[in-house]
Amino acid sequence: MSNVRTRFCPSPTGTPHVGLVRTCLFSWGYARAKGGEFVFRIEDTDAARDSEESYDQLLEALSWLGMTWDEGPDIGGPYAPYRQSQRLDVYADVIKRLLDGGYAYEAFSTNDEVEARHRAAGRDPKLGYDNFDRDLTEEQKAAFRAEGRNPVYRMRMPNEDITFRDAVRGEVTTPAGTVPDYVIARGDGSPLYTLTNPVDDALMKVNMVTRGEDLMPSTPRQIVMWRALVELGVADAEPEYAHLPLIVDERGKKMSKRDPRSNLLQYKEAGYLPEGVLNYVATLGWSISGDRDVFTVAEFLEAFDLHDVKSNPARFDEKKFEAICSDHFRAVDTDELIGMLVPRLQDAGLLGAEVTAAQSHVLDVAVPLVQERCATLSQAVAMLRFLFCGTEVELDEDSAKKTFKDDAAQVLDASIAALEGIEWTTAAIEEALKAALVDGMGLKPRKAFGPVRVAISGKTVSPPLYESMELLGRDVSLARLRAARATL
RNA sequence: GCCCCCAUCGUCUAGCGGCCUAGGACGCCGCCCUUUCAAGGCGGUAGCACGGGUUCGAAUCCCGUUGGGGGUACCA
Repeated sequence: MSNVRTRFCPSPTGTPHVGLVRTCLFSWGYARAKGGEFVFRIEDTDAARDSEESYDQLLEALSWLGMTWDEGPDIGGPYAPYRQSQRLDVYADVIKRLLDGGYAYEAFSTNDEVEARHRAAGRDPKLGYDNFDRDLTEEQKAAFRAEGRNPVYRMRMPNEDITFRDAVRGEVTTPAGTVPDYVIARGDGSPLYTLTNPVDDALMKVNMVTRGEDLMPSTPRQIVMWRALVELGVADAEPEYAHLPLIVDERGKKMSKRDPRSNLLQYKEAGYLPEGVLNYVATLGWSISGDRDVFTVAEFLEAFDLHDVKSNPARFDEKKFEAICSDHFRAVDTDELIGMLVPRLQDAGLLGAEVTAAQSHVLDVAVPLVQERCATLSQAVAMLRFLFCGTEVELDEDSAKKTFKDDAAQVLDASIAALEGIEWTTAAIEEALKAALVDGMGLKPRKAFGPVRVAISGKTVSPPLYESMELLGRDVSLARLRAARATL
């Protein structure tokens, strides 16, 4: 078997979305798992929709996720350039050869004319192109040109069933006559995806074509193009295909690029870890084994095979996504996590440019505590906030309302009194508070520590209370308790 | 309309003719642990769309039905 070559070839339109990323992941993963090569190519043949901003976002997303390519627009390679807008001469040459070889022809019909002909013949007007211009004489063509018409170029579809092999679906056959002759270049001569995609795959020696299931109906066209390219000596051999199942929403429809959940960069901003995102996305259509669905990128790269991908659509499930990301979040080395957290704490104004030894100590103690309580960096920042904001902590309104009632005032008074003289360690704080509130006031722990927790952390949900108080120190802790008491 | 694809718990999946009384995970519901929230432990809930074949034997193979999805551009 020859060396595997896969590619990822997005059009730079809009923001990178999960479907795109999954396609890239499977392409990349297959190349890496098989020891092959992975090509990154930009398909910017639609000037009206393509943008440089979108290209930058693509690069940002892929580099965040850690997917690397062996050849691409940024690093070049043996088949450069890797941007289709820079390969126009290549396509012009191929078009000429397709025309000369009789594989393609000039077509002058407008859509209205095609429809009118269908109607006149009693056929469904929406049938599509009717192959009318296939055998125009030179005189007819000249007449159209005299009218000022520019022809499009169409590929001649053979009158036979077309079958291709698909890594995820097996053999797929399209009956003869169901795919009309299709356009490969516009009236102004500019090439379309139908031409550029297979041509570049052929030229770049891609032998495994991964793409979304939504592109499957157009595969017979690609096959016909490939066969022509092989005959013309442009391509070596038809590639294998892998049509990946769609990622759908809760309604079962293809997840829209406009669906807020599909925008990948939002996960980067929210501080999800790339390893978790890749893990979850990989479970959409593939599984590493029957009894496990959390794995590292290295494990994925070890085990992945396109031939094991399932053929049915997968729903994007936020709960499961969150759960898998949490697992990865907890699995990160704590020091590494601190390294990722510091810039975010600085951005939030909670840490200065220089992290002091005291702050560093707080991080060392507190990060392991919050690590198992959240799934993202921004959640962790929110949970660490109260440790870095001095005496003044912002009291969450709902939390205060829920806990600052009944005998909350007495609880806080008793806490302040109990804490004043003691040694300031987690154990001593626990002992003092339990003695004062649980034993002294006869309160249930839940009732007893609620007001204290909110006074200290600002919220009902926080890292463990005594540990937090030790970290904050006696002065800050007591100041917060007094401040909360004063609001009652 | 026509063409293509798909069909296992609510969701993601394991299963590739007998290891299936269908396994795991998420979710959900209990219980335990417990200073909140998590995490962890234990238990529970719930599925092979339907109908025909083939076979000694079918979730697994074939056909049909139904249901869902995708495509039908001088977008990709």
